[in-house]
Formats: sequence, structure tokens, C-alpha cells
Amino acid sequence: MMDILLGVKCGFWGLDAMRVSRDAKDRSHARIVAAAARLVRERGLERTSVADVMIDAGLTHGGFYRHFDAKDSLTAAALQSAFDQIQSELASRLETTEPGAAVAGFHAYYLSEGHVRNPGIGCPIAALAGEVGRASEALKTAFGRGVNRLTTQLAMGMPGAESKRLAKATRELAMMAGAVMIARASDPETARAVISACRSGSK
Amino acid sequence: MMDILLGVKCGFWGLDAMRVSRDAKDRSHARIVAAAARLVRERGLERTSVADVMIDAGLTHGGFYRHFDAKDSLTAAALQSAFDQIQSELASRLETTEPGAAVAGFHAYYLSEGHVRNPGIGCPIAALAGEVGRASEALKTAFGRGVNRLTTQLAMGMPGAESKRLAKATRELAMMAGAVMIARASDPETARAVISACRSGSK
DNA sequence: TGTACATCAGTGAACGCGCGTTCACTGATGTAC
DNA sequence: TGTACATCAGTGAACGCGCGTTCACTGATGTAC
Repeated sequence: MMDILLGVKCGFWGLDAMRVSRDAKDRSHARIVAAAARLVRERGLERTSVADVMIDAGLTHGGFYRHFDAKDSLTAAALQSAFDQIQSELASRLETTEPGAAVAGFHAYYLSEGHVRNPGIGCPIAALAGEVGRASEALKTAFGRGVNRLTTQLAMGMPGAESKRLAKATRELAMMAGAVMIARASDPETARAVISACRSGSK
Repeated sequence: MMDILLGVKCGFWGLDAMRVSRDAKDRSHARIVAAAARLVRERGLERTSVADVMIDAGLTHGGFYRHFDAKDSLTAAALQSAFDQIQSELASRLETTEPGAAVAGFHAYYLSEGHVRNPGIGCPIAALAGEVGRASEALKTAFGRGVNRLTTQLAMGMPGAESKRLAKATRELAMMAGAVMIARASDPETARAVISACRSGSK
């Protein structure tokens, strides 16, 4: 355990490179993905460099290719991780309160100033849809899977017939993601107006 | 007139550089902005290079700085141009048919496969909101202005009280833009499902 | 109208920079005996 | 349990490339006379 920490932290201590245990590699891997999932949502896919991610994970850029064959693979993992995060955000609401309140709470979070201002811990759709639209098919597939899972989960907290619920959840998610993207891309006044209009929407 | 064309086309004819009339400069400027407005929506802000825009406009990259002081200024002009295009798209509908049909037609265009597949001539919100969210305040101001103008115009074609109409138009636009962004970022099957769900939305 | 000359739109080479990726190297790990 | 050695996670220098921007230059434009 102590060895692992020492191994992991060697970069911080100015020691020379050294091999590290399998546990430590797994921990490194998790830190790289977590750093990427946050940075990618904050800065975008192209402005997030491999070197920045590695530094954020407490490592140096050279070691990156012991974990991923290319930047695109990291991006796919980061996307998956980001979708997992927002899904568990909604899932925990659905587990602890009744469906209607859970969806309302998720809705309130999504269309909040906090979400608009903190993309790094927010929804990957609002943060990355634009860039993924110009990325590889592999990334689009991962993105589509995330969208489907999130929509399905959102539909679970809605009243009405099965098929109607899914369509309604899809429209709801499209509106929320669109609103947050527009708010982030606009001056503060417009941002507030858009979020406010969408938040109060009866739909 | 002939001189202007010759001046403009000198690049094509392999002639050396030469000065060009004021009209020709204005035409060059317009072609640069038009090229940027299209390329930026197709490839995104960062993947659109100054050199590519200039080549698309029939020029070489060196002359760019006779027209703009930096790439960001071109981006602002391209954004403005793209918003102008979609606004006149909606405006001409509002001029030729009754408001309800005009809005319905715009809605149908926005949530069409054609729009999803041709971002270069489509809505700048769906194409660029993500990247503008990480761009300069100047770009966000230009973007917010475009959003406000488009929303106002969309509200003009809607029934109901003034304030209600604006909020409803805002939600409508957010949903449509969100749907197109998600569709472009997803696998074809998910894309179709999202567009279909949003298109048939009663709202 | 004609002539001499300053202007400046456009060219193409060059710059500095950041990025993704590669590579030789290090030394603890973990295995074979 | 102890020892010798192959493995490989991580380091940091180096690579090639594309990009935004700069610059010396060219020659038609448009003006002053």
C-alpha cells in the first residue's frame, strides 16, 4: 500500500522513473480518465491536451501510451465516464425520492446557474455535443449510447405510456441541453433569460 | 468590371501579386466572410484555418491581414453572417405566408435530415454553441445578439401574449438546437429517434 | 488627357508555438529458480 | 526464503506537423500635377 503510493507519487518527489505495481497502474488509469472527463468538459476536446490531462493526473505525458493507444481512446473513455456520472446523479435521485420529484430535481439542477457555470462536473451532452458532431464514428456511437441511456432513465420518472414517455424525455433533454449550451455561448443577460424561460416551461 | 475580375482572379492565373481596386477588395472581403461562415459551421471554429478560408475565397493566406486584424475578428463576422442567413430564412417565410405556417415551416426545416446533414448552411446555434461557450466575451456577445434576434422573430409568428410568446419561442429554439446538436453527435439510429421525437412534439 | 509616383491588396516564404506521438532510458516489480 | 533477471509504468527529450501571424516584395490602382 505504501509502496503503491510511493510508486504513484514518484513524479511529485522528483525521483527518477520507476516501475509501479498493477494496483498503482489501475489507480493511475482511473486518475487519467477522471482528469480527462473533467478537463474535456471544461475546455473542449481539442483544447484538452494529453500533457495537461497527465499533469492533472500527477504524471508526465510520456507515460500516456502505456494506458491508451491514442488520444481518441482517452476521449471515448472520458465521454463514457462523464455519462456515467450524470446518470448516477439522476439514478440516486430516482432511488431516494418518488419519480416525479426526482425528475423535477434533475430538471432544476440541469437548468441552474451552477450547471451552466461548472461544465466540468456537468452533463456531457451540453458540454461536448458540438465537438462530438465532428469527431469519429466511434465517439458518436459512445455519445449516442450515453444519450439513449440517459433518456431511458429520465423516461422512467415520467407518467404516461411507455412510448410517449420516451419521446417526451427526449424532447425534455434536447431542450435542457440546448438551453445550457446557448446560455454558455451567450452574454450573461441572454444566458439568464434563456435559462429562466426554459426552467419555467410547463411542457 | 473586367479589371476587377482580373484583379481578383490573379491568383488563379499564376500571375504575380498585384494591387486590386476597392470594389475588388470589397468583393474579396465578402467572399472571405462567406467562406468562413460556411466552413466554420462545417468544421468548427478551431478546425477552420485562416489558410483554408482564404483558399476557399480564391486567395492565399498572406493577404488575410489586409481584411482582419486577427482570426477572432473573422470568426465574429462569420458568426454574424451565419445568423443573418438563418434570420432571413425565417423572415422570408414570415413575409410570404401566414405566421403559423411560417413557424411550422421553419420548425420542419430545422428538424429535418437535410439540416442535420448540412451544418454549413444551417443554424449557427446548432453548429457553434459548444465552441462559442469557450470563446471570447466578444464572440459570446455576438452570439447572444443573434440568439435574441432569432428568438424575437420566432415569437412574432406565435400566438398568445407578448411575454409568453418570447419564452415559448426560447424553449422551442432551445429544443430544436439541442435536438440537432444531439443528432449530429450520435450514431444514425439515435439521431433519427431524437429528431423524430422532437419533430412530433406537440409542445 | 497624359505622366509620375505613393498606396496597398495580394503573394509566398518564414517565424514561433503547441500539440500528438515516439523513443531511449530508469529502476521497482514480480516471477522463475 | 533468497537471488537473478525479464518486464514494463513512468520520465523527459525529441520528432514532425499544422496553425496564426509576420514580413519583404510585387505591381495595378488612383491621385496629384
